[in-house]
Amino acid sequence: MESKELKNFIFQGDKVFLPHISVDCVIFGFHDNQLKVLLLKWKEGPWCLPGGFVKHDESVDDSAIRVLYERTGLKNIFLQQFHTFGHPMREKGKKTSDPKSWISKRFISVGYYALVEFSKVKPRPDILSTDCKWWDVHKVPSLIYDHKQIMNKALEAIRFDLNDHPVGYNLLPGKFTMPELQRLYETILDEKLDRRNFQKKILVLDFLVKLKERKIGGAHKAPFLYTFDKKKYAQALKQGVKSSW
Amino acid sequence: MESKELKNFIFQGDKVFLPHISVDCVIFGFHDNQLKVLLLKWKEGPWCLPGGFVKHDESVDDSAIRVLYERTGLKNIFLQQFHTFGHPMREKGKKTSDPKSWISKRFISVGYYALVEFSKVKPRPDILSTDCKWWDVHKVPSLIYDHKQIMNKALEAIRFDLNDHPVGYNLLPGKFTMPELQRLYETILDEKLDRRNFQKKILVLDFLVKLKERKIGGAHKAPFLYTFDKKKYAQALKQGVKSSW
DNA sequence: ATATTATTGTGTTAGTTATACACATTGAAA
DNA sequence: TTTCAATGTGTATAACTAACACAATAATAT
Repeated sequence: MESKELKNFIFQGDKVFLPHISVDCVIFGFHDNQLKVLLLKWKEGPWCLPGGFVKHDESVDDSAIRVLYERTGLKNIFLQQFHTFGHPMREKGKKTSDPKSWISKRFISVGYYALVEFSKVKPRPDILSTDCKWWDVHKVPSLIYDHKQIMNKALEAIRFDLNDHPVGYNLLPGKFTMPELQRLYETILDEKLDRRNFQKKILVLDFLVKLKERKIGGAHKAPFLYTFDKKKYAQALKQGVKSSW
Repeated sequence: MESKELKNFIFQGDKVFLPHISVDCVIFGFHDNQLKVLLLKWKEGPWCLPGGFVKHDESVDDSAIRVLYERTGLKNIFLQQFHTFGHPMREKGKKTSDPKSWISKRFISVGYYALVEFSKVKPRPDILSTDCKWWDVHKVPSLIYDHKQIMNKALEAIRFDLNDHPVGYNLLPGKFTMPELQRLYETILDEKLDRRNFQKKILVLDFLVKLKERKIGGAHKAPFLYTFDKKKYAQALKQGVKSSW
C-alpha cells in the first residue's frame, strides 16, 4: 500500500536525512493517576519509542520537535534532551530488508523527553508502524534495541529534574486541583507523599495561583482549583528553584 | 612535515570515522586556586576544545575517553556526558581545504566534561593543532564555532552536578586540606563560601577521611590532611547525595 | 432527614538543617 | 617576643522538614 513511500524512505532517505544519527522521544502523559508513555508498534515486530531522523539542514532539537508533532499533533511542548546513546551494539539484533541501506547502519540516538496532556493527544503511527498507543509506565512490553534503557534513563532524568524544576504545565489541564498535582508528582516519583507537606512545599515555589473556584461534581469535599502562573513557571523552569551550595 | 598523515586524515578519515558526529571534551584542571580548561590552537587559526571523531565500531563514550587520553595521557578519569550540540549552523564560518571532504560537512557534537589533576597532565596537541595548553576559565580567548557555548554549558553542568554529586577525586592530589577542597568548590561555583559551614556540610556527605597528619611547610597554622574514601565517594557519585521530594 | 464515610482545608509541634557569627590556636615573619 | 594571617572548633538563631490532629464538606447509605 504505502510501499512506494516506504521504499523511497529506505532507499532515498539518506538524501533527506543525516546518516548514523537519530532522535528518540520518550513522551509521557498522565491518565487515571498513572504515568503513561507513548509507544509505536513496529510492523510485525516489537514495540519501540517514537523516533526519527535529522534532516540535512535541521537542528537535532527540531527533529525531536517534529517527531513529537507527527506522533501527537502537539506543538510548543517542553522537550528536554537528556542523554545521547552511542554504543555500537545498542541496536543489537537489528534486521532490515536491505543491509546496504543507510537505515541498516549503526545509529547514535539523541534522547528527549516530553510531558504532554494525555487528552490532547491523537496518537498517530509512522510509516514504519502499525499502531501507536499509550502504555502504563509500569506495564510497557519488551521494547526493541535499547529502548527500555532509554525510557528508564528518561524516567531517571525527569525524577531528577523534579528536584529543581517545575512539572505539570503540559501534563495537566489548565485548571487542576492540589490533589491532582500531587498524584502527578507521586506517579512520577513512584512514591507516596504527605498531602499537607506537599501543599506547603509546592506553594513556596511560587508558580501556582489559587483560584476562588472549587472543582465541583466529584464526591467528597470540593477541592480548590489552581493554575500555573505562566511567567513564574517559565522562570522556574529556566533557572531552577534551589541549589545546595 | 606530517602532511601525509594529515592528508590521509582529511581524505580517508571517513573510512575510519563516522561522518557528521564528533565529540568535544571540556577538560578542567585546578591550579593556583584557579579553574583551568585545556585548549588546542588550530593551525593558523583560533583556539578550540579538544575533540575528535567516533570510529565506526567505537562507542561515543570511548571516543571521548580516547580524546582525553590523547591530549592528557590520563586514563580512568570520570567523564560526564552533559549535552549534544546539534544546530546546523553551530560551525558557522567553517573553512576546510577541500569542501568535498567528509570533514567539511556538518557535525553534531556530543559534549563531555572531565575533571583532572593539573599536575599529572602533559598537554599534547593533535594532528590539526600547533599548541595545547591550560587557560584560566575566566580568561579563555575567543574560540572556534560554538566552543565557547559548549564550555559554558559544561561549567553550568558541573555547577549543577555539584549540588548532588561529589567533586575532587581526580582534581586534587591524594591528600589535601580542607581549605584546598574549599578553594576548589569556590572556584567552580565562582562564589565565596563560609569556611566553617563548608566543612560541616562536606563532612556530613561522609566521603572524606580525616587523617592524623597535617600539611606542614606552609605559612600559618598547619591544616589537617584529608583523603577521599574511594568506596563512599564512588557511591555518592553514582547515587547522588540528596533529593528534594 | 440524619448519620456515615472519604476526602479536603488548615493548622501545630518537634526535630533537623542552614546561616551567621566568636574565639582560641598555631606557625612563620616582623 | 610580638604580630599576623590562617586554621580548628563551637554556639545561637533562623529556616526548613517531617510527622501528625482536627474541623469542614459533599456524596452516599440508612
